Amino acid sequence: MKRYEQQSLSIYNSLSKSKEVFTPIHEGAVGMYVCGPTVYSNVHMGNCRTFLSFDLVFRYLKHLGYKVRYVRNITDAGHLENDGESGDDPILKKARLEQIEPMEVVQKYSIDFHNVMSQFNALPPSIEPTATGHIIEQIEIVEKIIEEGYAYETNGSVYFDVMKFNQDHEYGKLSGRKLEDMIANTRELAAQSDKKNPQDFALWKKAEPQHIMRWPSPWSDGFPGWHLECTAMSTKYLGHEFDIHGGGMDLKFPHHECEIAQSEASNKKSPVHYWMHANMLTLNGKKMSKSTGNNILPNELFSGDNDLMQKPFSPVVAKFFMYQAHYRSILDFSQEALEAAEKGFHRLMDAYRMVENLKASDKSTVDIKAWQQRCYDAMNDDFNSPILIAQLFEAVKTIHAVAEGNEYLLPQDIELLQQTLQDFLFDVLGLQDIALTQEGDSDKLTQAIQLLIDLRNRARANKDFETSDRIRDQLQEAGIQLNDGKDGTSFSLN
RNA sequence: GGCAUCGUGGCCGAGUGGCUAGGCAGAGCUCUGCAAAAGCUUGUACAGCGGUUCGAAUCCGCUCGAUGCCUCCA
Repeated sequence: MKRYEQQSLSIYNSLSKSKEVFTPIHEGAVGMYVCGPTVYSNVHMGNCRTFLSFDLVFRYLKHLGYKVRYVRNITDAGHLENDGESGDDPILKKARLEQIEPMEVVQKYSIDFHNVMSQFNALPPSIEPTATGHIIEQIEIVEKIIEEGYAYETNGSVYFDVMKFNQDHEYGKLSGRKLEDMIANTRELAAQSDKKNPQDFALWKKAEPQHIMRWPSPWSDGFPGWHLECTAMSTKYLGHEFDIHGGGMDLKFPHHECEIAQSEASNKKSPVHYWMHANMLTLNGKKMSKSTGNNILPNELFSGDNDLMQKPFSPVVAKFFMYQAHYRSILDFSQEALEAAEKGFHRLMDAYRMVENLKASDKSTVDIKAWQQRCYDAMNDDFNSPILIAQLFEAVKTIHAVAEGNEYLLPQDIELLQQTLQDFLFDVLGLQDIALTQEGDSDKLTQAIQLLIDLRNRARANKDFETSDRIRDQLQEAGIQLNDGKDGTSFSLN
């Protein structure tokens, strides 16, 4: 029996603005598409939050036993600034700036992106298609939309006819906008070119002579519009209708709105059953952004080499910090909040490590099964990771209480406790135990410290506190914390 | 200007018509040769003003404030 048959998952659907019970189109299988990065610069922490939010979704769906096909694209062409009117492709711009080929830009930042994701212990998607690899598919969709009468060609470029589409469909239903309002609020720009209406968006753009990234098409040598790639790649790998489409909140309009319009125009179907939007990570109360420079890069955070934090934070701590907030809430990034998360994370991991040494009893005074279900309930409620983490801290209390002899657990309950912690900490949240990963070749160090601990305890027994305190304080200075407990002395690395 | 979202204790953050998460910090205690570390205990907060209700932080209205989108951004 699969776990999903025992659990009832609800997902907040941005389209209906409400939580809905999750029922996949095909039983036991889930198709999920997430808008990936445009690879013209290093991903910042804000970008990472979105991808980590959907890593959690991916991991939980898998944990529930679903067969998940997770598609996350790489935008390596077609993403235009200023709606393509006078704007540049940011990749091209960067290539000119760095005096390298556009594809070198793409390669460089794709590698960076993958490195960062793997440092965060995020699972790779099932398929990671690129826009440039799907030009033919995109051209086919443009042709279909033209056939259906929802697009027109001007001077080698093709635009989506939003007005026409809105007569038969509803443009703006995802973002809650009405076309009339949009038109009323349009500030007329001078020389508004080839479009019939400012609301129309490009499906295909004719390339200017200096534009290197270009492909042949029935209309011109050019390149596809940004919104088109996601329609092409999602429907190619997941079908005309699929379960989940995710992305950052800032993509709701126009990007996702346009995706819906393109799909409905070409396939006559609303493509997505559950639209999910992850909220922004802010810095100093403002959205992190590539263009404004209000951001912090993962490597700057991990190394401590930045002006914002006084110390480095590991990827796992940053991730834990982000999961302490719900993915649909705005979260502000600050030194203080990260430090709090770091301490809490260590406490959680310390308790987890204690479980295997717990002594079993012939009775249980804590209902572990009920606690386990509370963990599932948290995740079932629209992936509520903060509640899940709160539940994990409840387990920390239980573990201490059992260790102290104030509560008791049967052997099978200890096993269930350990298994559940393992499931949620590592499989679902995708956290890693820093202490364990740090060990590696530190056996020699461990033995050396153990020797010092022995010497110190001998000195203490002889009431030679000068020696014992010297050992303790020197180790402390070296970043090695001695912990005097009931059952002797242990140490931890700071 | 339009469309949204949000405003929770010292800080970060869940929740949401009555049972009032969790983390961090603070305070007290335990342990300890003294410490540190750790553990335990402890906090009735929900922007303001009205309204609905037996009862609202939670629903409705208004005011104030913040943010996002409307132009590239996860």
